[in-house]
Amino acid sequence: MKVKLWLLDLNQEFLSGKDAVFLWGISNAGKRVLLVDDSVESFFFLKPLNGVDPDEAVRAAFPEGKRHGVTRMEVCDKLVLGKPVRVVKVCVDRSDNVEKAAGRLEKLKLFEKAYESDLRLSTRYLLEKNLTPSSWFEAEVEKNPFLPSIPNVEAFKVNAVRPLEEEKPPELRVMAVHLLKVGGKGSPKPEYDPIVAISTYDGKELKQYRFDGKTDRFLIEGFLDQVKKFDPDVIVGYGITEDWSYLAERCKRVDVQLEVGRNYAKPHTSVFGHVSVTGRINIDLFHNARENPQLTEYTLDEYAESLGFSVGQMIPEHKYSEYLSNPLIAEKLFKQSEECSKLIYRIWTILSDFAIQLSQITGLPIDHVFTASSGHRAEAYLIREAYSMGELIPPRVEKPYIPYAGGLVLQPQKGVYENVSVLDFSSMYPNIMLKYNISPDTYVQEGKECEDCFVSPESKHRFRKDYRGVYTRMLQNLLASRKAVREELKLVEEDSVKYRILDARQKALKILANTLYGYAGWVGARWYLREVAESAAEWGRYTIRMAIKKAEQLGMKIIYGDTDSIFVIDGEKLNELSRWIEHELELETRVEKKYRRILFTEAKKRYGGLLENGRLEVVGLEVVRGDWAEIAKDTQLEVLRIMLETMDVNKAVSYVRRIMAEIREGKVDMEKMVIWKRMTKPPEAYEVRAPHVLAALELSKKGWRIDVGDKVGYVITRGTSRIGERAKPYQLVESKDIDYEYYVKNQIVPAALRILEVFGVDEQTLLREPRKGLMAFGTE
DNA sequence: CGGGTCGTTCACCGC
DNA sequence: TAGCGGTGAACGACCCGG
Repeated sequence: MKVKLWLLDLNQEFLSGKDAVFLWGISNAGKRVLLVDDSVESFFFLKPLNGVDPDEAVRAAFPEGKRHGVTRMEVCDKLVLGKPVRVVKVCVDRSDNVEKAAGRLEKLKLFEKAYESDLRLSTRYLLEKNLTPSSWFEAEVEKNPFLPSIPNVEAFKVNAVRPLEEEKPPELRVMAVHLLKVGGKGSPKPEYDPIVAISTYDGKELKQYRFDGKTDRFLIEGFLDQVKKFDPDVIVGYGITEDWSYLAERCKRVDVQLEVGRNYAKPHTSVFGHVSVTGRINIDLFHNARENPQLTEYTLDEYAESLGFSVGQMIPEHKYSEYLSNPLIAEKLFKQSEECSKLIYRIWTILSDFAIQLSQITGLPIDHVFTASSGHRAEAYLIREAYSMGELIPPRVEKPYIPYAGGLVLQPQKGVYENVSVLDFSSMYPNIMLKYNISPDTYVQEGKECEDCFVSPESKHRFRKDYRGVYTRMLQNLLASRKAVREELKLVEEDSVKYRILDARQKALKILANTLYGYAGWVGARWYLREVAESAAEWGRYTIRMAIKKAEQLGMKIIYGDTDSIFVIDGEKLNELSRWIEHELELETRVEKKYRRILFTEAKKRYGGLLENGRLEVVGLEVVRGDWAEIAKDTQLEVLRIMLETMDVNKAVSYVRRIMAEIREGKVDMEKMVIWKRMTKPPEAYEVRAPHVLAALELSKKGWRIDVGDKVGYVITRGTSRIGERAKPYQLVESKDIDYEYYVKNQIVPAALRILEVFGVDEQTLLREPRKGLMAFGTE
C-alpha cells in the first residue's frame, strides 16, 4: 500500500542484526506514522594512489577489509573536484564499521584517501532517496510483525520512497515547555534543587505542574503524562537543552523514567551538543537567540523583545528564591512561568515557517537548523548538490590557513553632502561567482593546462568554462528559485499563509546564497579553497572600480563606497550608470537608499544621514555600538540629528554642554553609564588588564559565574589609578562613586566631537564655559 | 618618577 | 563551528627630562 507523509524526524537503529533507518512522519490524513527501512547499505569510497590500478587495489585490499566488516568492494566512476576518477566503493556490514574499515584501508599503501566515510547513515539515506526533512514524500509500505509497537503511531516496513512537491506543511502539534528552577544560593543545581514547576502551552491549553513541598516526582510525572497524552510533534523551549539534562538528573533522584521520545526513549545528545527527542522535533530557541550578537544577557524577555514582542518586566533569575520563599509574591513566579511557556509558543509560531524552509532547502532536520552554523547550513546544501553530480564529498581535514584580500573601501572626504544616492550591486559575490564559474571543482591548478578559462584580475587564478561546478550549480539553483518565489509572491495576497511561506523561503534562499563566499574561505569547510574566495574578492574589487570609472566619465561625483556599493550625488546620470553596469558588467544594481543629507567623518565605515522619509540612519558610529555608555550614544544621536536637520552648530554645542552639566550634577541614571563588553576568553587568559577583564575578575571573585561569550557591564568609579582598575561591575556600585569626569571626558566629548569636528568644533571649544551675553559658539 | 609616544591588544561594526 | 576591512579605546613598554 501507499502512504503520503511529511518527514518530521529520522534516526538510525540497529534492528535484528541490521542497520535500519526510522522515518517519523505525519500522513496526509493526520496520522502519526513510523516507517522502517532496513534496505540501506553502508559504504564509502577509496581513491587509489596515482599509478595504482583500482582493480588490483581491490584484490590486494579485500582480505584486510574483510576483517573489519567489509562485505564487498567494487570499482566505480566518480568525480573528484570535477575530474573523472576510478575509485573503489567499499560496502560494510554495518554503519558502525565504516570509520574503522576506512581508517585501516587508508593505511595500506594503495589509497590516497577515503571519501564519505564521515557521513552518517541517515544523511546517506536522505541523499540516496532524494528526500529532505520537513517535506512530503510517498512511500510504498507493508505491515510487518517484527516492527516495534508504539502507541498512537502506525508502523510500517518501507519498500520504496519518492519525494513529492507539495509545499504546505501539515498541522503540527506543538508543545511549548518552561521549567521553573530555583536555586537556594546561586544557580539551581539538579543534585539538590528540585524542579519548582513545569508549564506547558499547546496553543489552546495552558498547564502547570507544581512542586508539592516534598518532592518533584509528581510534577515530573504529571508533565510526562501530558507529553504522552498530547503526543507533541514539536517540543519547543528556551534553554530546553539544559532543561532536559536537569530533568534527567531529577528523574534519577526520584526514580522516574524520562520517557519523552515516541519510542519511550530518553532525550539524547547528537551532533554539536544538540539534544534529540526521538520521533519529535526538539527546538531550543536559545540557539536562535545566540545568533543575535546584539543581545546582552540572552534572557527570554530580551530575546522576545528583539523579535518585536512587548514583554513586561520579568522577575530576574537571581530573585527567584526570594519570591518563592515569600507566600505573598510566590504566585507571581508561577504565573510568570506560565507566561513564559505562552511566549515560547508564540515565538515558535513566527519562526517556524523560516525554520521549515531552511530545513527543506538544506536537507538538515528541522531541529538542527537552529544549532547548525551558517557554514554548516551551506555545506549541507553543497553535499546534496555534489551528490547529485556524482561528485565525491570531501572529508573534513585540517588545512593551513592563508589570508587573502577582501572588499574595496573608499576613503570618504569629511563633510556634509546633499541628495546622495546609494547604488548597490544585488548579491554581488554570488553573482560574480556565477558569472566567472568560480568553484573549487572548476579551479585550474597552477601549471596545469587550460584552453578556455576565466582568469582573475590580480592573482590570475583560472577557472574552466566547460564545466559547471558545485558552487555554480548551488548558486544557480538558489538564485533561480529565489527569483521564481519572488515572482510568485507578487501574485499572492500579503496576509495569506502562502505569502508567509514564500517570503520565508526567499529569505532563506538569499541567506544561503550570500553565505557561500564566506564558506569558500573558511578553513573548516569541506570545499575550502582560498583561491575561490580570493578570486571572488578580486573580481568584486574589479567590478566596483569599473563602475567608479564609468561614473567619473559621466561626470558624477563619488562620495564613498564599500565592497558592493557606491555613494553618488544624485542626478540624471544615475540611470545611465546603472544601465551601463547592467549591460557591460552584466550585473544587477539597485538604488538602495537616497539621503537628503549625509555626514561623513574622515573615517571609513562611519557615517550618518537623513533618508528621504526623514528617518535618521547611523552606520558604524558610537550610536550603533554596544560598547559605549548609553548616555554618550544618546548624546551623539541628538547632535547628529540637530546638525543634519538644522545645521545649527550652536544648538548642538549647547545641547552637549547641557548633558555634561547634568552628568556632573548627578542627574543622569547610572544605568545610562554602564559600558558593556563581551568576554571572548576566560578572564585569566587575557594579556592585558582591560577594564572589562578586571570587572569580570571582581564578579567571579564575588561568586558570579562568568562564561566566555557573556557580556560584562561596568562603570568607571572615582580614583586616581588607571581606568581599568576603576572599572567596577555596575551591580556592585552606588551611583555616588561614579567618576563623572570620566564620562564627560572619555565618553561624551569624543562621541559628540566625532560629529562636531566636521563643523570645526574642537575639544576646547566644547569644554569652554559659555560666556554670558555672547553666543555659545561661532562668534569669535 | 611623571608625562608623553607608540605599538599591541581588544571589541565591535560594515559589508 | 563563514570571510576580510576598518576604527578607536586602553594598556603597557619605552623614552625623556628632571
